[in-house]
Amino acid sequence: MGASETRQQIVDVADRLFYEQGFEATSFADIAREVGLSRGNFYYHFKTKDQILAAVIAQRMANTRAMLEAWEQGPPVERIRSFVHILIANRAKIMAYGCPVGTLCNELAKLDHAAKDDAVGLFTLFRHWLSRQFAALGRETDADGLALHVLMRSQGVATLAAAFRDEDFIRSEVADLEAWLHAQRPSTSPLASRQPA
Amino acid sequence: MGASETRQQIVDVADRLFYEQGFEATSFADIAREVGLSRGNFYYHFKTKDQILAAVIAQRMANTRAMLEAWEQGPPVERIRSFVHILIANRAKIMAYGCPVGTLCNELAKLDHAAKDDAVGLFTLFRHWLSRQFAALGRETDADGLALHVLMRSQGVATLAAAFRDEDFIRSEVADLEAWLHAQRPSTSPLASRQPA
DNA sequence: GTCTATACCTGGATAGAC
DNA sequence: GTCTATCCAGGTATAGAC
Repeated sequence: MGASETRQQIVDVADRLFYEQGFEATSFADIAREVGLSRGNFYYHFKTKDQILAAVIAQRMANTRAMLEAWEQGPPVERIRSFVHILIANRAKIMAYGCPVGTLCNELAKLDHAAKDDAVGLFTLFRHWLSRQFAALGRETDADGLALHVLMRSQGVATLAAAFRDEDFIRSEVADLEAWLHAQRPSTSPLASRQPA
Repeated sequence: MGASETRQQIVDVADRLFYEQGFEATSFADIAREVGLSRGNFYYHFKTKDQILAAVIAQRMANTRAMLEAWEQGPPVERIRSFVHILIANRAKIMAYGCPVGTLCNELAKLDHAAKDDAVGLFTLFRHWLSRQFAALGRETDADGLALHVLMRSQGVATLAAAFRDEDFIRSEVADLEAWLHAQRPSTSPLASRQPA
């Protein structure tokens, strides 16, 4: 197998294990075992664990960008609905491990890890994309606040869904968020207008 | 110094460090250093790290119960407002380390730790308390769903506030949540009715 | 590019002197 | 109740043979 394929396999396995077990709790041995590599060979591809983390975050950024781009069709409300429905599409993993972005940011913040701001970049990607959709909806003045509001709710749902392992709760809150979304129209502003970050 | 005082000191320091650094990232040496104990002596008080975690969770449960009890005055809306305002009162720590309950549950879930359900018990405490307040408000039929909704929002706000280190965001969302709260009156039900856990 | 072997460190946990 | 000394497992990282 070529080096680039092995590297890709390492990143894919690390991505999954960092999500399921956390970054710190995942050892080189864990990743090497699942990829089928010796621990020694591992270092041919990545010199440090932080390099793997950087590669994982970069891959998530690229995948997220591609996903958001693929949603760029239909009316803005439908695009935002696509985002909200991640909660239902990924409910099994969310109930087991929470949100991949939120939990990673939490962990890296506590570790005071150098890459913590890079992880927040994943949130920023969603934030700006949602903001653009709300602007397209005619809510230019408070688009960023509305974007943060949707992001906030998705984070809260993911955290509680994981704690209580409650699928009905996810569906109930997604329905409530959709109702809120459809009530959003230009000229009514439930949130104070905010500047984008 | 007596053994019980030393033990109490250990639990207090562990409580703080588990919050600030995470459970796994906090070592015996970290706790011992801050308390001013040798590592060996440490084991006189706690045999395993899991015992310390259990003591920390038990203390948080007791403190939370006491706090919720102290709020049992004034009209129900004011009681719920007390809960929401934790976000503002603790904003500095929340922006640095997130919510103590949510981040602990996240970490223990990923570690598949034996105490993960005990940590969720902290959420359950808030959930039932909030549920009782909504019932007192006259919303018996959907009290639990409303309680989860408030809990969900507080979690989402804590996660995003930590990621973006944004105090204005906290204030904005707290104001929005208060507006939502004051709009809650019997006989209008924005969320489907749910059974308590 | 892949392997084995190994150095080095940290962290959890124990034994036993004082 | 407190200490020092120590053990052991596991994790990161390196060297070097193939």
